[in-house]
Parts: sequence; C-alpha cells; structure tokens
Amino acid sequence: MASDLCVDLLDSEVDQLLAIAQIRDFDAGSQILAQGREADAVYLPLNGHQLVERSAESGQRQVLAFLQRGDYIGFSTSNRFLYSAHTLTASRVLRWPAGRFYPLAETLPTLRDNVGRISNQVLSKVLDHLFAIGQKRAHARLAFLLWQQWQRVPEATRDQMAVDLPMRRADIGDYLGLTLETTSRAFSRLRDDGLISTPHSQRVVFHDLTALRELAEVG
Amino acid sequence: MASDLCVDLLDSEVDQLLAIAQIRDFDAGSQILAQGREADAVYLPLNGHQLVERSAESGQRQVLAFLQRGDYIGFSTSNRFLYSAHTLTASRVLRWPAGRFYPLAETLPTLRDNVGRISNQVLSKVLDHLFAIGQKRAHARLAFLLWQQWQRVPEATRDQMAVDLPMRRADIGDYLGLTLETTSRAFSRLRDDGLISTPHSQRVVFHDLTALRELAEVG
DNA sequence: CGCAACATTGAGAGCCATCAAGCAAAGTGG
DNA sequence: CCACTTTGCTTGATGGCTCTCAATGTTGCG
Repeated sequence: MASDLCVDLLDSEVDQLLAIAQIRDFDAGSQILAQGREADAVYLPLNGHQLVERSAESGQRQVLAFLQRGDYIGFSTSNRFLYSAHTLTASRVLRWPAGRFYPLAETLPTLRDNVGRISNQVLSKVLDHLFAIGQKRAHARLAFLLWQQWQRVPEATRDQMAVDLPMRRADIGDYLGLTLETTSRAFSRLRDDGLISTPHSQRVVFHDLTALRELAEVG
Repeated sequence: MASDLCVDLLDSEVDQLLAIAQIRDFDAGSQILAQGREADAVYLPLNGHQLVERSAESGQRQVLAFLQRGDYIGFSTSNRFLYSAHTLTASRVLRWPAGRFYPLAETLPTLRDNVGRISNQVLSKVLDHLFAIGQKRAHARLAFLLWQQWQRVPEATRDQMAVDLPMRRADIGDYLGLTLETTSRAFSRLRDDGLISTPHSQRVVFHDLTALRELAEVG
C-alpha cells in the first residue's frame, strides 16, 4: 500500500493497520461522510475521485478539496466532521473506525507521526487555497487549481501534458469562490491566451506550464 | 498557565514544560518568525497582539490570522514555517525550541494530545476563513471578522459589547481579501445599517449581535 | 430522435478596485 | 505653543471584473 500513512512502517505494522481496515465501494455521487456528524472513522480513497465541501444554511457552499487515490478524509481530534464528502466517480475506499484506528496509532509511534504529518500537509494545502481565493482573479484562480491537479499527475503519464477534471464547472466555481459562468470564462481566457486547450470539457492540455505556474504562485 | 496546551496536565508536567520555555519580549512591529525559515520553535503569546501572514514574490499578501494571548504559532511537523508572524503591539511571548519541545511531547501523551487538538482548532478556523472569503461579500466578511474577535472577548468584559481592533484597515483588508478602501466602506455599511458604531477607528461597539452573527455564519 | 444535463457565450447590472482628494489624530521641531 | 509633517481613515468618481439572467451549443443517453 503506497501511502503517506505507511511511511517508515514495518511490514508487520502495515499488516496490523490493514487488519482493522474495511473496504467500501461507493457509486458516483454517494455521500461518504456528513458535516456535523460524529467523526467515527477515517477514510483513504483507493481509486475514483471525491469532493469535500462545507455548506451553510443559506445554501452557499465552499468546496474545500478534490480528492483522489492517496488522499485522506476524516482525520480529526474533534468529535464532529467539519465538512461533508461525496464521490464524483465510483470509488473504492478504505475505512478505519476511529475506535480502532486511534488506539492502534497510540501503540505505533511511527503511525502517529504519519497522521501528524498528513494533518500538516492538509493545513499547508488549505493555506495555499486561502491565498488563491483571497488574492487572485478568476483566471489566476483557475490556473491555481489546474496547477494543483497537474502536481498530482503520476510521473508515468506526465508526458501527455494534460489533466482530467472529473468535476463539473459549478464544483470548480464553488472551489474557487466563483460562479460557474465566470469559471467557464476563465477557461476561455486561458484558452485564448494559449496556455491550455480543452479537447472536451473534462480534459485540459497544457501548452505553457511556466506561464501557468506563474499565475498559480501562492507564495 | 491557563492554556489549551496544559489541559489535563499534572502540575509536575506543567513545570517540566515551563522549565524548557524561554521568555521573549518584542516591540510593536517586530518579526517573530519568517516564512520559509527553519521551523525551530513554537510560540505562545502571553499578551499583546500579533499577525500571521503569507506573502508572494508578486508583493501580494494574505493575512492568515490575528493572534492574542492563548493562541499558538509555529506548530508544524514540516521543517519550514508556512507563514510569517510579527507583532502589532508590544508582546511578551513564550518560546519553546523545537528540539526540546517535541521530545518532551513524546514523553507526555497528554501534551501530545493537546498539540493535536490545537492543530485541529487551527484547521477549523482556517476552514471558516476560507468559507468567508470564498462565499461572502465585503460587509459580511467584515461581520465574520468582527464576530471572530467578539468570540475572543473575555466574559468579564463582555458587558461592554465592544471589541478593540489593534490592526490597521489594510491588515483587515488583506485578511478578508479586500482593499483597505473597500474595508473602510464595509465599516461604513455596518455603521449605516445600525449594527455597529466606531467611537474611534480601533474600537467597535456592537448594537445588533444577532444580525452580525447571521452575516458572519460560515456553516 | 428527442430529452436532459452540462458548458459556453452574450448583455446588463452591481460590486469591488483604482485613483484621488479630504480629514483626523499623533508626532516633530522651531 | 503652534505650524508642519506623517500616518491612517474616510469618502468620491470612475472603470473593470464578476454576478445574474438568458439564450445557444454540445454531449450523452434512453
């Protein structure tokens, strides 16, 4: 299991971790966990794409993250989830009940350290996100998202210079603090400027990664 | 020492913690820690006000937090600071060298848990912030900040229905993703709507906390 | 084929940024 | 003590970016 959670773990320790894991399969659009509910488990997607969001009673929502294989959801020492998560595409997910996971982490210092480091990575990503939304204009926010997605492309497929975006324009808009129309216009802007092309709406091919990275810079 | 870091600690354990702490005094406007530098210590302000920010080479900056007594800066398992921090007013700060703090946390499980819980509180606050910047308009973002500050007012002085804002309008603007002019207009808007009054520019008196909380809602 | 869902584009309005001027408070020096 | 400067806040005018409302285009599916 190639995962940040298993860094420096002995094989026997990974076995212990897997022994208490459950496997769950979700259809596209299924809820994985709900904001405000008891934080009773942690999750690791094995495949597919997922979305994390927070919504208010007013109906507004902020998309917090787009997840995929190797990301984590649900790590928390508070007893309620701070957000909801659902699948964008059919997904297989590993699930650890909190009542089993955290006691095991108590006995395996390396696992505990890994949890801490993952939490730190999450914070780091949210700070980047905050900077992008607070300081950038529409097309630069989109560049930020595209750069984030590009960073997640495996080495093996980087030569295609492209990413897949399994989410809808409205999801991207709610991630970037824009409407779906402005998001669509931001795509057009980057297309007109020659930075990208979009063979279809869910795929983006990069033509100028340097310029894209400049736009996406978050300090 | 009334602090989240000491929750459930034995007196003897608090003594151990204090034994490895340093006291540092900063003038107003002094840098406490710098983005990108080695994360060699954690800090706890004892008094005064502090500001945390991230800046990009482009000159843009995003203010990440306004701190005061009881907040923490520098907790991180990465080896570089993700942000800078400086004082807004003269401050006395407790400082723990990382090389002493983390080993102690290894021997005191309660302390370790407290660090984890504090990190979680930080994440929770940043998610609120992200929602406010991503989804709200200028005057509602300001209401969000004012509500945050109000939550920090000690019970003993709540009857004054007021908060002090030791930072400048430009700082508030960079916190809310607005210019200082728009920030000033947001103050005027809340004033005109009868929600607040400002005896002087650094003090806000609340006239309708219910309406303010509605505006500030972040899910 | 026809429908449904999503994306794109257009027109107009509104909110916020920019540029600029006026004010108020605090500090400085003659 | 008071002119003068400095710093920060407020307000005004204007332009531009984004939102809203609307229509059109595209893709996939029953």
